[in-house]
Amino acid sequence: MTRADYSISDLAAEFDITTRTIRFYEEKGLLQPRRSGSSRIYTPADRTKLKLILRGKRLGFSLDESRSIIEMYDPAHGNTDQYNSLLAKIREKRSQLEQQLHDIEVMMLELREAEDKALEAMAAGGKRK
Amino acid sequence: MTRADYSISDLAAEFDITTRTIRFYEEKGLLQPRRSGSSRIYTPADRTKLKLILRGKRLGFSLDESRSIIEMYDPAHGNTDQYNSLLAKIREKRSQLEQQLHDIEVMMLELREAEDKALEAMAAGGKRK
DNA sequence: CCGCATGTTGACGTTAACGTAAACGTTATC
DNA sequence: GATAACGTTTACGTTAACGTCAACATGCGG
Repeated sequence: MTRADYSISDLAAEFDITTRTIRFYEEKGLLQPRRSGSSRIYTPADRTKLKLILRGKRLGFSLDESRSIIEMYDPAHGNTDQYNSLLAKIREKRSQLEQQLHDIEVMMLELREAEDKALEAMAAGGKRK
Repeated sequence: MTRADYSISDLAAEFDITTRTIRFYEEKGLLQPRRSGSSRIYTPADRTKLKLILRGKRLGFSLDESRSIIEMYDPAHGNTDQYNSLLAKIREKRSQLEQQLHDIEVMMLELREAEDKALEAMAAGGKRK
């Protein structure tokens, strides 16, 4: 079991983000660390939330959307509407990803063709010389 | 063979973007349509460039990066450095996509678990009543 | 007590990719 | 010749997600 708490710079270092970023997430209501005096103290649960935010970010979700995602993990949430709309967003992401994968495949093929053409052109140029 | 030229609103309608967007791409040097008087006229080649820009956008490339991509299709480009750096970017995108796909899979699994828990909780609540 | 690391709260700055609006010209059509 | 429909330029506005100060407090080893 993860027991220790974290300072803001602990988390910043671990996830390679700035402390400003972490405070920003708090401003936006995504994190609510407790305080020791004025200093922020993060529990393992807070750390998990942060991970969720960053994963959402990788997937192109906005912070608002990540907030929804986090709420889904909260036991006290039986909000079916929220759940369905989130699921819809995830499915949309999924189809976007499929489109993107296709785009990438095509792009690499095309680039290879462009490369071939360039090589041909260079070879022809050589002959002409 | 595609023969006809296009007006700015033709393209805007076809790709579901605004004319402002198309002009913006021109401002940024990604398109250079010829003019008829002051009006812009787009060739099929221009249209293809636009498609490349939008595909790049889907993949998360910046306009600057899309510009590089477009240049790769220009026969007059034997710039190996440019090619290599672009290829590197594409490979990075590819690994990002793989990461994202993984993230999505995990996320959907987790959500299903969250759903199950919620259902359990509701069932338990029902019994207690 | 000094200096340094680490923390805090504002508050303003930044960037990309357009949106929005004003003010105007051109063409077609009724 | 009035009215759309479509085009133009110029210029300021917008949004998200932080960056970048400044100015200050706090704890601690030496």
